[in-house]
Amino acid sequence: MESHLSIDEVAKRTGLTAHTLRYYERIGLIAPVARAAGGQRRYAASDMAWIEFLLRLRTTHMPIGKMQTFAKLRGAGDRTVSERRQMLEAHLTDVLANIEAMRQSAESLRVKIAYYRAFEQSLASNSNTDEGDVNETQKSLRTRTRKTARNRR
Amino acid sequence: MESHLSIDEVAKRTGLTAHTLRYYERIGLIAPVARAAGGQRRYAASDMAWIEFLLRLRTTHMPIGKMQTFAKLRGAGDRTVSERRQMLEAHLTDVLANIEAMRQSAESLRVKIAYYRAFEQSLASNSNTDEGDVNETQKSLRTRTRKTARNRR
DNA sequence: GCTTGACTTGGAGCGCGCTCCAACTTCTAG
DNA sequence: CTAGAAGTTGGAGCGCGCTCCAAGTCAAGC
Repeated sequence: MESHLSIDEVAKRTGLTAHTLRYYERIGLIAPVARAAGGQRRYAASDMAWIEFLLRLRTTHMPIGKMQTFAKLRGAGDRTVSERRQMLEAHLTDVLANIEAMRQSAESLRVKIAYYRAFEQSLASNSNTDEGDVNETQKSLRTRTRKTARNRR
Repeated sequence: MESHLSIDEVAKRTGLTAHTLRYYERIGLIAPVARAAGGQRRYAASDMAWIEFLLRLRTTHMPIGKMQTFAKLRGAGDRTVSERRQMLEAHLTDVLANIEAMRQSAESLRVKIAYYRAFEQSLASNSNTDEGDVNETQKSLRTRTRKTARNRR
């Protein structure tokens, strides 16, 4: 484990800011990084691998709270492997549902774009200069993914 | 256009809360809704269609600010159709990239889960009761999608 | 008429995920 | 040795997207 990368180097490579890297360490997402003589952080290859993993969790919208839970389990050693696997499996299920919801919505957007394009064509041919708006009347999808489908009161 | 649905009905149907529906109207995402005698909102079918469209934008992570811009354009009538189409096209491009990034990260998670599972197997066969952690050493992906890849200073 | 409950408004508050500031120390180049 | 860049910490601040509170109005059933 060669500890060599400065925080700015890591920032450059990961796309995170140095601020965010320190923040992640502060809140326990990243375990305390090795320090050079003067107290400056030196990131090892294993740190980089872990950060990249965190970024994959982030890309898939895992909230920081869950990442913290996961990081804590990891810090507790091998006996938490099964629990970690279960967390990832649950997360993966969410992610796949999410991807599917986005895919469907993207398809709707594509349809709407096509509709707009057709409308622009018809505007171009007969110069229909007065009112009468393009209405958002497409078939009612029921696409919910964010946590908003809660039971209030 | 039959104006009949109460705010709670719409909440139930869309998965939004009544709070959020009023909020969206306040900030101009939804145009002022028709009112019954006592000032209570009565949502028309066209309102529902628009809300469902907004939900698709939300599902695909369009920020509220952009939705506001879009809603404003829509309110300005047919002459903004082309601009709206361009907005949607740009958004769709982002969405597709996003989906792809999530898909890739999901795949990485799948691999990691398999790795954990294998590890659990090996733990089960030879009772390896001491330390030595599973390290997050998988190939370095460069998966960035959120806006974090900025140029600081 | 009275109660219950759903609705109204304006504005305050909140959780998340950073983002930055102040004040200071350390490293590097010339 | 010195200047300037880059690093450090604790803590404050911020933008987003809601979420809720207070205080009041309105509608329907008994």
